[in-house]
Amino acid sequence: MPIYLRGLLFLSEQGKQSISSRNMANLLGVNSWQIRKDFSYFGGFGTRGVGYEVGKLIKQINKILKLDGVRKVALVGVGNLGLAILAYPGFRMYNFEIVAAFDTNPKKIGRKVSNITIEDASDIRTLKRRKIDLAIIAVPRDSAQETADALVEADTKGILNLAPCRITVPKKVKVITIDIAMDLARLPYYMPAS
Amino acid sequence: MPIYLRGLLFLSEQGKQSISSRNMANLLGVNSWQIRKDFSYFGGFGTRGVGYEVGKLIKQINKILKLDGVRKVALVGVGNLGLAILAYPGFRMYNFEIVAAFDTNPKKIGRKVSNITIEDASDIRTLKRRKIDLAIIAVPRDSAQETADALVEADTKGILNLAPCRITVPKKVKVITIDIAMDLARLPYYMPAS
DNA sequence: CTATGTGAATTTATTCACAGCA
DNA sequence: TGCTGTGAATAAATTCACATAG
Repeated sequence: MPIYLRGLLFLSEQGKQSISSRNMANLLGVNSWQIRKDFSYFGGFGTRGVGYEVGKLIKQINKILKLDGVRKVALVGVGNLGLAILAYPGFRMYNFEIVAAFDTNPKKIGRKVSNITIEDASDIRTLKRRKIDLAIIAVPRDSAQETADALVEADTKGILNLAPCRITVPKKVKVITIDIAMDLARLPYYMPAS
Repeated sequence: MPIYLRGLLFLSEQGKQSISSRNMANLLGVNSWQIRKDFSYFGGFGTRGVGYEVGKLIKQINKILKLDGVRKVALVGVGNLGLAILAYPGFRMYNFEIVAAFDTNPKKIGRKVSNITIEDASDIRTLKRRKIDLAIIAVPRDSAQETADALVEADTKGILNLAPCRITVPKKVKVITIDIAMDLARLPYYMPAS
């Protein structure tokens, strides 16, 4: 569903009012019946003979993905990658707002980056009373698990882990790990012998 | 397979010589029979009653994923994310070496970052004769497709696209797209009502 | 006795074809 | 006539159980 949402937000930006599953399919590079099946799974959103209304569909998917209403996000680790994330404007379209940043480096703590004051990582526990239950881990691999532990302690419910390793958390906490180098390592397999 | 490789490289780093599918399973958070099935698909790599030899298995998977031998990689887009990628040491373990960087910003062209001199994006075509057929796109969304076109023109065979959109390329070119914001958007769905 | 490798059973996902509604 | 929504057919992946090798 997130990929459909991204496409629909793009169409909305372009001023498109409605779209058929076929047109959407070749925009996103998937099959039209896949789109229809996926949408019908959550209940029919389209109009037969016409297609899907872009604005309406965005609202529906936002509700399904629980993206209606602004969500506050914390960032842990303000290295190169952390800085890139703080500067990146692309979270807004999903109603995310990065409202806190943590690091262990004393030279960074207290400094202001992209309107956010970097806090001491030992203050991660304050996230609980600040009602921030979503976090991005952008620390080195060997600190990732302890960071995750601190976040779990602070009642974080969802973690986007950008460190190149698995992190272990209670199963009530959802983790998605992105490992850019590992994903790059998947490419050569599909490439001709050279 | 890449996730197995990552785990095995970690074990190797820890000095482990051999491991059973069961132990590897709970290290990686998967099932032991899944691991055995996956390995047996490419031919049996283990020893019954003992397990898998870490070093040997790494070699095998490297061969399967065509990661044996250093691969040169080009980066296009030296913004915040591009800088993070240039500074990131994690590509080495898969034998990747970032050897070129491009940008369109005249202020950046010619500057040296992480031992790499930033070149003009219009020189992407030189990648062909420099035998660089793997690239990372880290440009803004609206430049992603034209960047991809230039890379295809330069005979690039694999692209890791970090821009938040689909890019269209000939089917002989393999693309993997990573959209961090979109992945973050998948988390709330799994989180309790709040 | 331990841990791999693999056929068979089960579940899940994909693809198709078309009925049904605007 | 056009496009959605969906049951049925097909394909793929997962899970299991156990024979087999060290």
